[in-house]
Amino acid sequence: MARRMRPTSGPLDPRAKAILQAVIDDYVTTASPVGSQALVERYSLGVSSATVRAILADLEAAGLLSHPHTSAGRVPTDLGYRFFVDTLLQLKEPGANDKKLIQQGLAGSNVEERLGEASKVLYQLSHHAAVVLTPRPSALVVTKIEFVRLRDDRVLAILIGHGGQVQNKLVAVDFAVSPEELVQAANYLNELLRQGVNIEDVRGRILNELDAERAQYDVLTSKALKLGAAATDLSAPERVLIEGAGTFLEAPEFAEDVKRMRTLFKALDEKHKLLTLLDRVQRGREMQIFIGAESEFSSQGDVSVIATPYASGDTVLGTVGVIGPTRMDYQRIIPLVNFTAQVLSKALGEE
Amino acid sequence: MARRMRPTSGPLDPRAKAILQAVIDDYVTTASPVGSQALVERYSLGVSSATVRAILADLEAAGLLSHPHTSAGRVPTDLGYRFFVDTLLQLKEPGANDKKLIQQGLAGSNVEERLGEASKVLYQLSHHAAVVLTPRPSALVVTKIEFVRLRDDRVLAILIGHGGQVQNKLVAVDFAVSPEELVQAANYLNELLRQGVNIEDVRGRILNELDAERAQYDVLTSKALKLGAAATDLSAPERVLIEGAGTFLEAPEFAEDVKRMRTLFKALDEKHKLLTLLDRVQRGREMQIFIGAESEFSSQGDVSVIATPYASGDTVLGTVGVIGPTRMDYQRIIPLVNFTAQVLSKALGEE
DNA sequence: GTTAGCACTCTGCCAGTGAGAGTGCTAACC
DNA sequence: GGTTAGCACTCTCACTGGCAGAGTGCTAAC
Repeated sequence: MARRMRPTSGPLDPRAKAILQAVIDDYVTTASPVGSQALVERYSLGVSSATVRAILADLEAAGLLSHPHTSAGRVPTDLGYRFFVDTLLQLKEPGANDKKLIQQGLAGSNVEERLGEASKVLYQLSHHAAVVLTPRPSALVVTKIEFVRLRDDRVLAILIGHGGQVQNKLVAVDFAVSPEELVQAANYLNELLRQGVNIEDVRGRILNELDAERAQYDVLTSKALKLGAAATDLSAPERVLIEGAGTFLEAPEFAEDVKRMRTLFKALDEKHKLLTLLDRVQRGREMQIFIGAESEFSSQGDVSVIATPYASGDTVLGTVGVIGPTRMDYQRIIPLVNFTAQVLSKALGEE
Repeated sequence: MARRMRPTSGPLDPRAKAILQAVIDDYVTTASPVGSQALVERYSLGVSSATVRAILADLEAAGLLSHPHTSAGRVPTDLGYRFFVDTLLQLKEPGANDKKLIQQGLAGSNVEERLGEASKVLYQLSHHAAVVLTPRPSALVVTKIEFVRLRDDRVLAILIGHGGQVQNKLVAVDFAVSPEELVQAANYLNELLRQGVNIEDVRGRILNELDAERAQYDVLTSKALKLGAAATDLSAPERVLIEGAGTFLEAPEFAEDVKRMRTLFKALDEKHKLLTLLDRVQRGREMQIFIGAESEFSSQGDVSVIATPYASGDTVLGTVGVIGPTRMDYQRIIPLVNFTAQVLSKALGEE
């Protein structure tokens, strides 16, 4: 019997939008439910609290706000944030200082370092936990293979790829290799991957060659191929770096609820949920924002993830992002993540 | 006027020791102060609670136990744990299953991976946070240098060391290098570090040569030395890997005290305190146990750190350990850390 | 459509209370 | 002389009822 009930998906009039925005603004900073009174006091809305109350009731009916209990103020729902992010968001470009810090922060001298630095700087600037999905080793586009002999039957394989990426692997072989054979094996394999393909494909080719009869007769070729097969057998998965998980303790809604905190940290420690989520972003090839229960990451639906891929040239390597309470300053964090990914991509792409 | 007051440092009679051990055992499992009644019930001490009370009072006078408040049971002090660890400890060897898990867990195919796995397996078996101090890049004992040309003025330097350790660095040079020059430069530099010295020393030699007049006249030598100088200019510091920090939330003494939790996580996120602590262990070249306030890590003195160095052959590379609440099962964790370090060292040393 | 007014509800906080746990002391016991 | 039972004492913790405050939703007037 609501006077002005509107369809859930219907458009919102500008005043309702303004009030939704105000509720979110207020809740993001104060972390406590916001009432009609507080809204008219803090924001010059030009109407009385009773009117605001009516609109709040509408917004609640539309599923954008909710009520912890009868006599509490309103809190945005996941849907409310979603609507906000999709239609009301006014991005705040990172300040010149933040930009400088990001650029300086990513000055590391190799890929691994830079990824670590990206997570660190993102954590420090966002004041939320930062996450980085590292490149999948087996997706490396190999441009060169090197072998270093450690012992008669023990060889260190070094795979070099685009953007200064390097993978190394200890290979135990069941035959003796001389230094000269190693050099020739490397030459032979490098010939095989002239135009640069990823490790998995290289491996495919090598295994093919190995099957071909030719290899049966030529000991040297056989050794080279066996070495190549072992070197490209990278089972190591991509990893997730997490920096600054402790920031969740600064958010009262977590700090006050031990149980919630515990399940969150368990999820962070186990990482695989986060990994599949970030992997999805990587495949999607563009920024994605998961609000609350939208990601299956948190069953409680109280954390949001903002993540975007980074690349070297045209190849997407991984994902960088921020994970924090649903109550998060999206307007500030989104551009921050974006800019970090850009700088990171540039740093990785220019070599 | 205590009947049987003893000097703080004096020896404890066997019964007092047994009771101290019982208090610690009980407190470690229950996390709540333990009273005289509970002791006689749970441990067959053969005396009444009144006698136990008298002994508890003695132990408290000696500084080994303390009293949260008048009507609470006893809790071990840092000194109490210390005494326990130093004189009462009966190490419990890891079970066959745990040993197997550690050995299987460290099967990674390069150094980085193995360190990550070491922290993971230690976290999973100890149910506390695991820490690993990675090798300091600049301490790497280089056995070989390789260069890969990425662009005219951009070179990827790869430094290979003992135990399959690899460092790579992107080098921007202010002169053009041809592929042939790169090969020659690598040969020249590899000649320079024949018998294997660490990066810092290599760098010293290179800079020396660069000063010598010879380099002034020979362009090739000069380029090689400049490349070498740039490649060995590793400013990257050792890092600390932390796995399973969320386990602190399982300990009631932390979960119930948000403030304590917060300062702990802040310290873990910042890492440098932990880094200096672990570095100290590395220099000490043997296992060290820091109980509560003994480490400057936690100002509250509520966490303990058990850490031990790992090595490749004779060279200590870093540290591996566990960090958890002071109330920790030392008898089980100490051998676990030890065994992990042993397996890790073996894995890193055998190549 | 907007607003003032009002009854209603729910939380958070406070003080008070009683049960329970554990101590330390004393006096009796072996 | 060490050991023990008994007891008074202290402190915490959980529970209670009451009260102030915040915020809502409804209604009637503007």
